[in-house]
Amino acid sequence: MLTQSEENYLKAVYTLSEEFGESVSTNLLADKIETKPSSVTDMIKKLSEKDLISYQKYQGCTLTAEGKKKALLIIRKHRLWEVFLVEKLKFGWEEVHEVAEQLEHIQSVKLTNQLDDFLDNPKIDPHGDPIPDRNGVLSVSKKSVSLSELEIKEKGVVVGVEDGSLDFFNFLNRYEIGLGTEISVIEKFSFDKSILVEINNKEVSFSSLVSNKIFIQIQ
Amino acid sequence: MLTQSEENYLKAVYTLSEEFGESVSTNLLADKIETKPSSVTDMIKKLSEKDLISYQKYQGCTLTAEGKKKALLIIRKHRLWEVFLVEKLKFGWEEVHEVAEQLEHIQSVKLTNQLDDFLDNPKIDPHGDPIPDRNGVLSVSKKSVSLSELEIKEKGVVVGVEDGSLDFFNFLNRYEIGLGTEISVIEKFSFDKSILVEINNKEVSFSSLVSNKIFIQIQ
DNA sequence: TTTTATTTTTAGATTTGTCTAAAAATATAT
DNA sequence: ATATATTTTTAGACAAATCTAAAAATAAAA
Repeated sequence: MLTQSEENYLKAVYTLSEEFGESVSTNLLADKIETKPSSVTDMIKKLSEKDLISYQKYQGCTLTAEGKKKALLIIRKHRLWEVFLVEKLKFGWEEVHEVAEQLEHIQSVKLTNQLDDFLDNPKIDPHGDPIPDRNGVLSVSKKSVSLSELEIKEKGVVVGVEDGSLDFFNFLNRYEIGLGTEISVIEKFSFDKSILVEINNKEVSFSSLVSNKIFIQIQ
Repeated sequence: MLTQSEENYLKAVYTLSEEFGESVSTNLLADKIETKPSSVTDMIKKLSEKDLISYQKYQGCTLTAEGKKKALLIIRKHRLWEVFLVEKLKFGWEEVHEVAEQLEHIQSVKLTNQLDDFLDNPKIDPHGDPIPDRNGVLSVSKKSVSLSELEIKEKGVVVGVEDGSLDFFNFLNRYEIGLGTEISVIEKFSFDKSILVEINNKEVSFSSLVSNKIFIQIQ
């Protein structure tokens, strides 16, 4: 069993690897974890002992297959709890991170998987990040962005929505928008932040209220 | 901010005070927390420094008003999470304790209170124990009694059970006994301490082994 | 009331995760 | 290529929470 601290290091190595490429330097990790480089060295040695990280002195570190799986299962918990907080407990998507940082360390496979089912097995979290499955596998590997962030002429596919209300669901149905629907941006109007898009060969305009809630993966 | 360990001590002092009266001895605490008496002494000194416990050498300890409030707010979280696990995530009431022991340490007042609302402000947890309100006050502080303590013709509602085993759970299911089930006492047999009761319009006899483990709130 | 047993505390050690300061390795610049 | 700067590691220290072993206080028994 891993300590919370060990789990935080694994998660940090994973996310930094994704962002800056394979090998993660000691200082980068220290910044991320908000600790001193010497502490990082100590912990890396420990995780290296446990075969969760591979490490050569002065050369940074990478996750082993097992370490990566562990990291992804922690990230899975983090993102599922974020969905729970936003969808069920009415948190704003900007205020969930801190609480999810705590909840991600709760040890119970059953809890995680039952929560997953309870939330209807969401594929992305409230920030558009994909949620690993119960084996720690990311099927949708790219981060998605909200429709409002697309530029003119950019195209993408709907991979999720933020709001779980029936109203919003009906709204989406009215325009025949579902998972996998293609959307391309025709124009953006800065004066009211509305956006003109093409969906199913029709041109439609959405308010920013709507375009902020539709998550897209750019192609 | 309190550490998890400090929180566990406060909770233990509270529950032992309830069970065995005001002052809690070092050895009793050590048993409860599953640690050595010397460790308990150390921690008691620390919590005493923080004015959460009052303590005189060799005389056991008690909670201060502030310590008691802190303990009740932890117990509140524990019991709310138990309700969540049983009602929303389909856990059995016998398997929630371990996970709730972890969840009770999550620090977020908003989380706790939103969870409370999400669960429709339950008054008792799946074991029939009352849930303190957001100020750490127990309004439904009525202590339930075991079925064996009821007299002939007395009636009550099941609010909890003592035994957490799967066997006992299955036994209760067999007789369709759950939280809220009404039970009235028809007869009591002193020669073997068995009790004849009416449940769901059927007459059933229980051994004292069973009737000692079913908790009732008399109406 | 002594003696004996039990409980509780103290003293000192250990583990985990952190720190500072200094040394070693690597990278950058002249 | 050498000097300088930066990064990384080592060595030793510290706080938190625990432990063991021994001492001190209290409780129980003779």
